[in-house]
Formats: sequence, C-alpha cells, structure tokens
Amino acid sequence: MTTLDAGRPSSRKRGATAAEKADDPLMVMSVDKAFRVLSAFGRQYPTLNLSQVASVTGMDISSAQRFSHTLTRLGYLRKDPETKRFELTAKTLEVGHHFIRGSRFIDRALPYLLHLSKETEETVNLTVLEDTSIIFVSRFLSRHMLNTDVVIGSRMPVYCSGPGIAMLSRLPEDEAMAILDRCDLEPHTPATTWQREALAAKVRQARAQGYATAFEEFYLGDGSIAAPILDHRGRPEGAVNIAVSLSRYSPEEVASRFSSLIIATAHAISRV
Amino acid sequence: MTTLDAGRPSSRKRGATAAEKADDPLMVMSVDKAFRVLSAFGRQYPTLNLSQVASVTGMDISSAQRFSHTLTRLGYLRKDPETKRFELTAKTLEVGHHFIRGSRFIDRALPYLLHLSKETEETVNLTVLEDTSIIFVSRFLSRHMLNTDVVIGSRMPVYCSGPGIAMLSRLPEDEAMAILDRCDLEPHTPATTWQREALAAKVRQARAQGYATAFEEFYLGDGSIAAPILDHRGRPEGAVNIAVSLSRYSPEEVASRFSSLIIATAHAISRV
DNA sequence: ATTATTTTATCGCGATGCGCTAATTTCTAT
DNA sequence: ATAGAAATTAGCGCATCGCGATAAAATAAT
Repeated sequence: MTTLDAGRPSSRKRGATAAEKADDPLMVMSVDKAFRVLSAFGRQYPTLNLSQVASVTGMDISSAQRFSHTLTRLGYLRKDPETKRFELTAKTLEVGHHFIRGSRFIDRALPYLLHLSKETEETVNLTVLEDTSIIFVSRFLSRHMLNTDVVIGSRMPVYCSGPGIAMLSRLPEDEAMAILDRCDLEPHTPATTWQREALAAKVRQARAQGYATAFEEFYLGDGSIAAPILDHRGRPEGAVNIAVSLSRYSPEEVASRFSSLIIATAHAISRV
Repeated sequence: MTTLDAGRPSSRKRGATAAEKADDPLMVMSVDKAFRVLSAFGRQYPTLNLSQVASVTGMDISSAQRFSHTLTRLGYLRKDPETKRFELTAKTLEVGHHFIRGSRFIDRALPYLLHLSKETEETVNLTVLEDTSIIFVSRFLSRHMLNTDVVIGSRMPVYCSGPGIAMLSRLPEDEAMAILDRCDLEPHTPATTWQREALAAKVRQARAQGYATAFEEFYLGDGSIAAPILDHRGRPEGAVNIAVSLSRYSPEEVASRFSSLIIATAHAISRV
C-alpha cells in the first residue's frame, strides 16, 4: 500500500505528544493513544487497515495493533474480517450522546429553539465555543433547508460564523483577541472576513448591536444571525442563531427581520 | 456526600471487567477504564465530583483521579474549579461526528431520506443495529414533531421498535432469536410486545410483509413503520422508518399510507 | 473548634503493555 | 503457477508506566 504519513517526526521513543507525560505523572498515555486511533478515522479515511492506522497516527505497528484491537473489543471499532479494514461503529456516538442528554444548558434552551423554529420556519442552531471553533450541539432544520453538511458535532472556525463572533463579543476584549490569535486565519470563501483588524471590528460591532451576522463567510449562499447566551456570571456559554439561504433573504432583510427575535431568544435562555 | 454505588461487587483486585484482560494480552485495560469514566456521566449524573466518579465506576480513588485528570487534559472532561465537579465537554461529540461523516451508508441514504421527508412531511429516521439496540444515525424531524427525546445517538431496544423488528426480519431466524434472547424483555408501555413468542411472530410477519410497524411500543402516542436496508450480501445494514403521532393517524392509516413508500425507499438505499 | 470528607500530591513496586521479532496469511507481479 | 513483497497475527522478555496505598492540604459538616 501507498504511504500516507500524517506528519509527526516519527522520532522520539515513547508517545509523549509534545511533552504531555513529561511533567504530568497523572497522565495516562494509553488513553491519548486510543483517542489518536479513533480520531484517525473520519471523512478523509472512513476505513483504515492496520498499517494505515500506524502511519496516520504515527505509532509503530505494535501499538496500532494493540489499540485497534482494544477499541474493537470495546465496540468502538469494527473490523471487516474479509478486507481486514477497521471502521468506526455507531457506538462512537455514545459518549457524545451522554453529553447531549446530560447538558442542562441544551435542555434549558430546547423549548426556546423549538419556538424560534416554528415562529420563523427557518433553521435554528445552538452552538458552544471550544478552543477556536464553535460546535453545533442542537439544531432544528427548516423545510427549506440548505446545508445538510452541518450536523450535531460539526465544527466551524469562530471567526467566520455568526455564533462565533457573537460569543467573542461578550468575552473580555483580551480573551477574545487571544482566541482570534490562536486561529489560523484564512479565507474560506471570497466573502470571508479573515484579517485580524477587520475581525476585531466585527466583534466590536456585535458587542454594540447585541447580535452578529455572517454572510457567506464559510458556506456560499448561507447567511446567519446570532446572539450570545450568558451564564449566571455573565460569560457566554453558547449562542443561538438562525441560518437562512441568501436566495430567500437579502442581508438587510435578515437583520431587520430577525435581530430582535434572536436577541430576545438568547436573553430568555441566558441566566445572567 | 451520599453513597451512590453503581453495583459492581467492588471486590476483585484489578479492573478485569469479566475476564477481559484474562486471556487477551492485546487488551489495554487503561482504555477500558477511560471509557468507563466517560460513560459514568449522562442524563443520570450530569456532573460528578472525584469520589463520585470513583463510586459510580467502581474504581478506587487513585484511578478515578488519574483517569479524570487524563480525560480533562485531553479535553473530553471539564472541571469546574469552584465546585470541583467534572462534566463532559462538547468535544465528546467529535468521535461520533467522525463516524457520521465517514459513513458511506449514511451518506448514501441521505438523499432518499430527504425525499421521503419532503414527500410525507413526517419524521424520518435512519437506524442501525448494535447488539440488542437500534441506534439513530440520521434523522429529519417533521414540523409536527413529537418526541424531541430521540436524537442522533439515541438507543432503543430492538424488540420494541419498528426498525428493530424490520432488521431482525432479514436476519437468519436463529440469529434473530439469539438477539431477542440476549435482550432483557420487559414492557415499556402497556402496549409493548415483549413475550418471546409474540415477538417471533412479529418478526415473521415483518418478513412476509417487507415492513414492520410499532405502535406505542416504547413511547406512548408514537407510531412507526420501518423497512430494512440490505447490504451487498443481503444482510440488513440498517433500517429506514417514518415516525408519526398517533393523534394524527390510526395504525391502519399508517400502514396503508406509507407501507409501499417505506419499502421502496429501503429498496432504493439497499445494495443487494 | 473539631471532626469528617474530599481533593491533591508523592512514591516505591510490580504487573502491564511496549516494541522487537518471527510465523503466517494475503496481495502483486511476473 | 510461482516467487516475492507486504501486511497481519502471534509470542515474549524487559523496562516502564501506572497502580494503589498513603499522607498532606483543602473543604465541608457538626
């Protein structure tokens, strides 16, 4: 088979992903390796044979064998006995599902999202901030949906999404800028705002308005208007947004039609 | 704090969940423990402090400490510095999301599900079989939705779901019965079919008809009609179903109105 | 204040799992 | 077909990693 190395200098004796273990005696490296194996699979590599697991994760063949085997025994991987290729099983949904079902935040937001969805007949999302991404944690598709690409668990860069800007707008300025600085800023469409200063301006504007918009910043033809949801300390713990097809609304219409509704919804879910 | 032991005799020195390691030198027990910790969280225990992690997972405090710490470092748990309580993060959605995005099966089914959803204006689901459960892997909610309880990753017992019976109906008889025998059969509503023989009859009927129905077998007021999707070998690799509120349809209407449509859709997705 | 719990930190020992090696199976090419 | 290459499966001895007991510190309860 062809080599498909995934970077990783392949030197350095034991795993130690950038001095992880180094000074942290409580870190169990086997767990990290297990997740490295699981994360090797995805859109890019839906199935992998053993040597591919090794090369994609940067582990030696023995470790790849041990961890693939272990994960198979635990039910998170399945191995086709014919092709000897591994793939993820539906059981991988389990932990994320526990997160969804256990989240008081998502639970609290649910009725408001439903209401917003019926009221507007448009797609409604709940997202949270995670490092430099937003993650979709709840979603109600409208009848005239676009974008079946986005699904629970999908990520988007903070800086080119309405919810991302909305959440940044309620963080202390320095924290918001620190997050932007950790992003690798790059255009995803011709319309992406990706320069540091322009983004800072968008964040300031969102702070003033109470909501943020994003038009074709990540997906072409896609518009979004979002407002931040605050926790009991006044920090953003998520955002709610309405996503529409720009073939049905102009950017101005999106703002005029939905801004007060999205602000009111976010406020209702907030606990500040 | 109050004791909340989760069964587990608490005897037996090392983890060894039912002779896992025993004769399997390739099994890495640390991975099992990590998942035991993650699985401790959920609807029942949305947050846990360290000693609760220990008691729920049946591990000693040191192990609980090590694995909670490790999972926090990896980003799958978050620890509230004030309350010292752990909770799952949105990152736990990652692996399941990779499964969804990498699945050729789900991808292939998507356009047919969308079409079925628009055609019927009802809720449409794609499910797969996993041990004695079905797992929801794709879902399109109708405008008059019921049941926001079900979500991607949700499980239901095979024996009280339309998709479950539908899939069993295309397995060899002995395999199907073996699965039923592994279930702990019990009524979930007054209408649940849960006796072994009655279930065998339902499976036979589904095999003859090409589709299966379930009315209030698990959720009250909920009706479902399902058909099995076959892989290239003729084995069921999933099922498609339409879920409706019984306030809007009688059981007879469900069958007469949707049976041919659900069969045709399942057939179109099949690769036999 | 005193006691009881829980969390955090430390550490020596031994089982665990690492990674080298070899046997076996599967694939490719001639 | 046959040989050769590549990948998978299996075995094993040694070093290391992580186990689990313990103690110190922090927090909660009485």
